[in-house]
Amino acid sequence: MAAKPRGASKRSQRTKLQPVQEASSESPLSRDRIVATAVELLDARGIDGLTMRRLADCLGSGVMSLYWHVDNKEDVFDLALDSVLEYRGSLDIVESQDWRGDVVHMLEDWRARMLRHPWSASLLPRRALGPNILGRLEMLSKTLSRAGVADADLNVAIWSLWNYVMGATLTRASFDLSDDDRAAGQQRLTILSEHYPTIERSRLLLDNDWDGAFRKGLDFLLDGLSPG
Amino acid sequence: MAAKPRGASKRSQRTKLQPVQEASSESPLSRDRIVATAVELLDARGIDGLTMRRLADCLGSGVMSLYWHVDNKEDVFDLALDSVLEYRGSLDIVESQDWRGDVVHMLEDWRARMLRHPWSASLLPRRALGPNILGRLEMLSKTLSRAGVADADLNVAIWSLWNYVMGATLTRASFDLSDDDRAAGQQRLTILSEHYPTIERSRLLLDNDWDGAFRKGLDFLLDGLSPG
DNA sequence: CATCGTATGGTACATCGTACTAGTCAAGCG
DNA sequence: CGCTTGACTAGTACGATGTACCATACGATG
Repeated sequence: MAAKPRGASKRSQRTKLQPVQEASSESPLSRDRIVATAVELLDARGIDGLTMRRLADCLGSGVMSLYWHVDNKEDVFDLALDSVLEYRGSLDIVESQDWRGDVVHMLEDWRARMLRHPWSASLLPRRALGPNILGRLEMLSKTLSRAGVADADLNVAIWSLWNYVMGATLTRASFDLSDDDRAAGQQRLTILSEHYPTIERSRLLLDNDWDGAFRKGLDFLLDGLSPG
Repeated sequence: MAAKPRGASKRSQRTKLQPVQEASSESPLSRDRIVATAVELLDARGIDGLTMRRLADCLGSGVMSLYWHVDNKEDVFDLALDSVLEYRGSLDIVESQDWRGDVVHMLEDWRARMLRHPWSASLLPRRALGPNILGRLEMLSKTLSRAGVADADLNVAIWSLWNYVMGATLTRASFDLSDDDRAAGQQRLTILSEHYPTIERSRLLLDNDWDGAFRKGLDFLLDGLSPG
């Protein structure tokens, strides 16, 4: 795993120019810096815009240098996703009276964070559960339990909320991404409107109040989950 | 768009051997056949296992021949996804008394179809709405409307159910895919169990009754959505 | 000075999607 | 019949990608 100690017969003739501050304030290339830059790149150029070469360019380093800090590209995705889902404050609300408000707040924050980085939604399905996600699940579990949800229903309740948030975020993000296809989609819908009269009448696909719909649907779900 | 009419100076010396039934019963390579084979390949080798070269091999054709019937690889994904979500019978239940049962049945069928082809779940986020999906939404809309859901709540109800199904399917599929990482995941959870006492105690991540949980959560959601 | 762990990067390769080009074959037409 | 055309099938080649392999360079330690 270490470098070959093969003695170099050639003397290095480097003159130690520019000891620090090479060209563009290059920090020594750390795992965190890689992840941060990867997130920037993903934000700017989308999920296909992240290549190892580009990432190295943005960092001002060689491509293969990344592989010292990171296993492979999958690893970069995993780390980028988890870094975006950071969550604090699960322990702050020790004795809140408003469990419902707490749950809604956490889930809305979750959704907001993912929508701020639309690539994260389409990345989620294939990834494992990072610590930040587990932290959120833990907070959910604790809050619901304290709210009186029966132990037998607890896991179902958690997964239901998780499912709802994931689905809502994913849907919203994918509809956002297709801003280019918006015209085509609308056109196709109008063409086919005769086949789908009900959803055409209710303007299901044209309703843009995503935030409101998310909140209202979440309320419905919590109504169903509420004990008693 | 047509072939060059450049006159061939060389005469073809083909002797018309094997007029039909070339080597392995090769049908003339149609769009449908391409999509069907793509689904087979996706089922067998996963989302990264589908390459145009492999697809052509399985079809016994040249790679570039595919591009006559299909725009590009994205197109193959779109078609494969939609072909998996086929849905019939939306019009059959004209006057069912059990609207709730109808909804549950359609959604469970939806989920089951996607789980039968796990790649479809992780493919959904980036795709547009195909006709089969629209058909299902139409059925949902009609049924809920007839069940007495207020017009103002209709879209929210539909999206809530959609979100729930998408999230549940996606989650289930991703947990299934990580069968290899199951050991690592469980180990990591046990290691970190001190940080997540509540979800560890309720064995959230070890609960394997996905079908039951889906059904129960759906019931909760429908409870919340039920008019009155 | 020799050795080694940490860290960096250039080169090279297999594989991918697909543009370009050249074909084959059947039908239509003079 | 020969010639044209258009539907369809392929081979070749190109640029891009992830990353294995190898060669360094440098500070710390012997």
